[in-house]
Amino acid sequence: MDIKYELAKKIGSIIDVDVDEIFSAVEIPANSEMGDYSYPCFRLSKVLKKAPPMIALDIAEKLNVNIELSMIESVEAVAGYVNFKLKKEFIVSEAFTKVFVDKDKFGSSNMGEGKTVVIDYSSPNIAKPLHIGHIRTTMIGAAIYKTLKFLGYNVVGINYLGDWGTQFGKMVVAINKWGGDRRAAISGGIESLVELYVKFHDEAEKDSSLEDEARGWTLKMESGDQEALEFWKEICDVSRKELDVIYERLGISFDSYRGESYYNDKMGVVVDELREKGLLQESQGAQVVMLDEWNMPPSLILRKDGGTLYPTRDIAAVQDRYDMYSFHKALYVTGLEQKLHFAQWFKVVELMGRNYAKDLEHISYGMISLDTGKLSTRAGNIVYLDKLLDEARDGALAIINERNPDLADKEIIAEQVGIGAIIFNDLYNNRIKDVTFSFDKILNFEGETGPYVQYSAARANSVLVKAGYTGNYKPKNQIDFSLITDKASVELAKLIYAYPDKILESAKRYEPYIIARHLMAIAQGFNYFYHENPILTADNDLREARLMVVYATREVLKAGLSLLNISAPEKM
RNA sequence: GUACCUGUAGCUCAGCUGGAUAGAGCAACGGCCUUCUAAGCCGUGGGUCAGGGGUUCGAAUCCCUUCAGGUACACCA
Repeated sequence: MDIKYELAKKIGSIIDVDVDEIFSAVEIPANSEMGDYSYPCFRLSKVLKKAPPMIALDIAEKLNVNIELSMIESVEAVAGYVNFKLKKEFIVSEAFTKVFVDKDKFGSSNMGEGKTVVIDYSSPNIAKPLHIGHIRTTMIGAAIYKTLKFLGYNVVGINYLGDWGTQFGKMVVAINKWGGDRRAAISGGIESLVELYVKFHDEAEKDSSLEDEARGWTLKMESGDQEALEFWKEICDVSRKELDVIYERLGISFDSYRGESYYNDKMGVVVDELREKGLLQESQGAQVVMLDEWNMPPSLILRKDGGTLYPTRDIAAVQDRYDMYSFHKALYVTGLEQKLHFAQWFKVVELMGRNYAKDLEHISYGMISLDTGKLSTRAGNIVYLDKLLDEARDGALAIINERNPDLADKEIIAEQVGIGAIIFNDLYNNRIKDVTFSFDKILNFEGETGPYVQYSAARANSVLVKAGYTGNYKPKNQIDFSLITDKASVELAKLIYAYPDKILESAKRYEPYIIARHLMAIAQGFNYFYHENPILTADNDLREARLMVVYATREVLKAGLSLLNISAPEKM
């Protein structure tokens, strides 16, 4: 059914070139006036010793004599290109019928069947609040998660919590000293814990014995002391609850919360194996794996004092994940600044002889900063996630009160729109781009924004409701697609037709923006269509046909937004 | 110092493995609500694709180089 491939075969029957090669050359012209597909003949010119326009003309003539492909409207040679125009009716009926049949599964596939992908994303430190710096890993990871699932992969979302380390010892000291009742201090939540943590640092500058005390607690924790572990567990539980509140607002969840603490007793075997295999060597007192041969600094496995390090834990964790899931791919969604770290321990895993080493991938993204400068908790230059979500919700609510004050469930819709704006903004560009966050930008809901797409879907929905299609959409009679011939509708049909390919591309490149941008294009196409064509007042058959266009658009927008973890309110 | 990332319109960014006059949005200006949601639609202006070489029939796209901004490089995670 793949049109492009059919075309390539056709062309291949005329000229003596490999079909796959033709296939890769066939393109979609930037200017749709030129046609729907186009085959440039420049490369052939050397082999055939003919000028490209002549070759194109020749191919076009032969195809015109004997064109059996029913969907082709015309074949034309223009300046060295062979341009194909598809029949409008073909595209229109093909696109909309497919959506009608597949509904919210349109664009899905079973290509991932039997393959497990584990994605490590979000992974914040316990006992610290989520802030704007966490949004990228969280939303990019969640979008990739959904997209791969949509393509039939078995996906495991892992929140590799930072739930172990020296900060706990400090926290315990602070709670004991200034927190009053321990239970109360801890159940005060992350905010009060952070306050205590900050106080610890202030006080420790004056009194260094506090540091020693904290180290003592950390040591106790590591050696399995009951009281210390109880403290730790309570802090973790409280933090987890608070994290889950935000994750719920963002509409995401994880399959595993196995954090750093889980691997405490699983690093010994890693170190032993590295030593046995002769990979480990001493350097400046530490135990390292040398990577000069690959032009990288050494990977540090053990500290001078014998303590483990980040790579040690990562290596233990990936082995655990492989043992559990036999993954096809293991993805790590973290900032680009960690690139070297991942390259190093991926290499160590490879040197250990793990054949899954080739299946590890670092999905990196650019750095986020504020328009007021770099992120810094200490300098107070930070935006906490819950505050940000509140702010966006309030911004949306203000607009609703202004434009649509009688809307029911305003608060709920404001939450959906505000958060939709934040998520969409984060997923709209190439991952690698650095982003400068500004409230002005995020609170503007016009143009290329999440609310624009949501608005388009809500508009479409509203038309369907007015037409009487409140529940399941079912056209009154057979749709006559030949009635849909106007430019706006046909362009929209083409965009919808292209949607499944965009999902594949997005998954292949781990780039959610491919989907986000295409949804934008569909929304823009829909608004143009909506403006050009009366729907409810059109005559019977035409009305039904246009309602099908509206239905298909709403369905794709809604399902597409859901892949990005953005909700599509029915009204707004 | 070494390595990596980025550099396209005033701003934020698309531009797929090189292909037909470089596209959006924001901002600016001018239109469009007696008709299905104006969070919308239409129009105008705005580009030495950082600079310089090279490869090619053809380069924003590939290679080299310079410049600018960012990041990472041993016992933190």
